[in-house]
Amino acid sequence: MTPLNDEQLHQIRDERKEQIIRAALSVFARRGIAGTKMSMIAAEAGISHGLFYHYFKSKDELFTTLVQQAMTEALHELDNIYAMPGSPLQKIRVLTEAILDEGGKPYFLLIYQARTSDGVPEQVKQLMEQYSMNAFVDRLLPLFAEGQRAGELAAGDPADLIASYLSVLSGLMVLNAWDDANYKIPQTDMLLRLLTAR
Amino acid sequence: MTPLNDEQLHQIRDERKEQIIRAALSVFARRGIAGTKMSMIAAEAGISHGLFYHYFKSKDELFTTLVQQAMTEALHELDNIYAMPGSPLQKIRVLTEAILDEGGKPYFLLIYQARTSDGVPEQVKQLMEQYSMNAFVDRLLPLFAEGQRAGELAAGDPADLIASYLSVLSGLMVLNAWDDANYKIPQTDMLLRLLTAR
Amino acid sequence: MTPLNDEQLHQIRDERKEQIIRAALSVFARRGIAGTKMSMIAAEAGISHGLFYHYFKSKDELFTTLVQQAMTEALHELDNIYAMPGSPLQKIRVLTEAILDEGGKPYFLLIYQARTSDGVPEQVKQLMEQYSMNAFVDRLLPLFAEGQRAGELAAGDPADLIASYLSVLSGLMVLNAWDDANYKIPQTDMLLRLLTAR
Amino acid sequence: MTPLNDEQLHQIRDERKEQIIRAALSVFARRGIAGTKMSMIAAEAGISHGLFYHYFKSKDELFTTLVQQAMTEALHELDNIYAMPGSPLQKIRVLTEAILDEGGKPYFLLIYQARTSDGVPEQVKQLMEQYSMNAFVDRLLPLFAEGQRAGELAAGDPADLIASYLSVLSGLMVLNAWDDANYKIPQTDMLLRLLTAR
DNA sequence: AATGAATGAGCGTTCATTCAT
DNA sequence: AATGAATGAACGCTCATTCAT
Repeated sequence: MTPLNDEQLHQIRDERKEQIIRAALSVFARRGIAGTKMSMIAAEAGISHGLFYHYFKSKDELFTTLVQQAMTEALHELDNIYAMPGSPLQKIRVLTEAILDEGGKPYFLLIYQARTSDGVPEQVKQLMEQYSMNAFVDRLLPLFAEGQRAGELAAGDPADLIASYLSVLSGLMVLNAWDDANYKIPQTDMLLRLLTAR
Repeated sequence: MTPLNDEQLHQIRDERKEQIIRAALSVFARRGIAGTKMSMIAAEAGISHGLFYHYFKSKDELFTTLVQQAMTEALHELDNIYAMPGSPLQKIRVLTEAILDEGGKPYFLLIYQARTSDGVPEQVKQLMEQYSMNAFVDRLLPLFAEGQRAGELAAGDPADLIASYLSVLSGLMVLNAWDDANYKIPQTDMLLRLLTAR
Repeated sequence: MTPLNDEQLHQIRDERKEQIIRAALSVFARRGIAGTKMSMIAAEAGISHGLFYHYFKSKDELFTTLVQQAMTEALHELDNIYAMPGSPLQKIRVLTEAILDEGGKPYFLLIYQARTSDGVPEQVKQLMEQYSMNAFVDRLLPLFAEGQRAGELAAGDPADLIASYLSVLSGLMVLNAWDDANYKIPQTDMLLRLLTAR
Repeated sequence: MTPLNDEQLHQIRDERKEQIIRAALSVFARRGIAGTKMSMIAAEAGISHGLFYHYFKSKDELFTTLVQQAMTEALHELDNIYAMPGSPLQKIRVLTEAILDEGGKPYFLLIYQARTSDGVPEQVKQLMEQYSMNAFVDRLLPLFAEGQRAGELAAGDPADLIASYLSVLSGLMVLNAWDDANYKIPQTDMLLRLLTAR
């Protein structure tokens, strides 16, 4: 009866969905929700705009879903840092590179968009209030505290140190999103100087 | 019913124009050209949206004008730094604070918007190609070179150092535009560590 | 894997067609052509929306076909009344009940939709001009005239009487289509009072 | 300062609003909310579709507003009947004519649309549950009871009598909305026979 | 025959811009 | 100069229809 069997259909659906998600993520991350037109997502995914709506209910719904995913992913990313080998400073180096890595993770960018864009869905606003930057800072507190005890990191309130560092990385990430030759992402060594005392 | 004389009329025109420019600058800087609605500019300037068109041909034209002004202003700002008293590092500190200063200078922000926003007028695109970041770097080269000679700044290609530093500042500026409690602008002392050798 | 012979195939086709027609008729009758989505017909018929187009060229074409059928059926229905036993009034009672009977004949409803809906195909519009209400009135003229002669029906122009009565029935049918508790279909006895003189 | 004074502006606004309301009412009443396209309202009101949104927030909002008004108006209309001179039957005659009167009151029609259309806003659905047909029946109960006592009206449950009569009128009204020559609204005398005993 | 993925015309709504006053 | 009424291009989304399998 069924001309394409269930498995094939499922596969097509999953691929398309993944394809659209990738496209949307990359566009949303760079341009925010208001700056992203459905035609951009459709073009990036190589589909007609109509097809989008076979897979997702609306632009807002997809954006919300992606932000939720991004939140989880980003926090996981932070947690994972503890499993890495090396000293606290070495771990921070890895984290730094992960965040700034070109194609790396648009998740952090999407979170920036969710925090600052106009016209974000109500649900996203709530999510952003729920998961303030503190959630991120808290995850890194043990690592930075350890680094301070080891004398690898500058002294002072570790929460401030983390928040400042993450802000610098976020800012660079935002610029980096446009891979505009006008902006130069500093070398990791240079960035780590922000954290290390004289 | 004394009609206003030409001079008075001129003055009114100029004041209104200035008023609109200030309003538009502050909105454009934060939201980019696509994210800015004419109603926002009108509201911020305290005029009707219709009146806007007595003073400017279009949103695009005003944006273009503002970007041109911003380019000039920003470059002047850099030049002015040389007139300040103090060591190179002290001058850089002043510059840093000027750029990050809250209400300070939306010019730098506007340039960021001009570089990255959607829907920027063609003329602005050309302007951005013409005045690449190099224009900024070049202005600061003597200052940084002097700082390096004085041993105040880290060694290495000064152009890279400048570009990296400006990028960090730009990134922070962008975050700062939203005065979101989630982002913390680092203390100037901390930022200067980026530039100073161990 | 015995292939089905031609006759079996034909039978399947005919059954499917009938199934779709029944589904479409019930939905079109209630919602009109514009208010009916292809997905409704497909769901009601228990088929995929794609299959519909193996049997009919378009929604418009099916609607047109159905209206044509409905015209014929409805007129036959009126003719059949003559074969019923009983006095003219008794025959009219039967007709009344047939028209208002819940699941009874959506044909009359479909004709209402064809007369009043938006977006009816051109061909249907022509059909409606061709078969005006007069066609219906004419069929009933002998019956009503007989009823008047028998003193069962009120005096006056029988054509007017018929047109009025059919209009009342049509109106009730339209309300009835929504089986909304808010509307109450009068008892047949009550309706017949419309036709009987004091 | 103001080129058109407040009064003039107010007048223009009020006229336009009234003009749009009239247009929308007439279209909504005939075609329901889903069958009404914004272009129809705009065309009927003789304005551009864009202008509509200077006066009303959305199609749904206007529909809802109109239904609310219609509810109030319709119930008032029923109440007013008591102030009329004459016997109960004479009052019912007036009411009948008011409801069926051609350009008369599209309010009753709009209520029909609100009850039966697809895609009515949630608020309207609630309104319709709140004000069931009973609200209408209740208003007429004293009148009909009096008519029965006076022997002018047929015996039986007066609530049923009213509901049936209103349903007949509603049905006719719906047909009448299309002023299609195919449907003939019966004379009031004829309709009143529904209510009068032999 | 049958499915559902895919397309694109069209609708509701927003917003930059024009124009009568 | 100043206002806000008015217009229409463009966007998000729905749905009839087509097509690969």
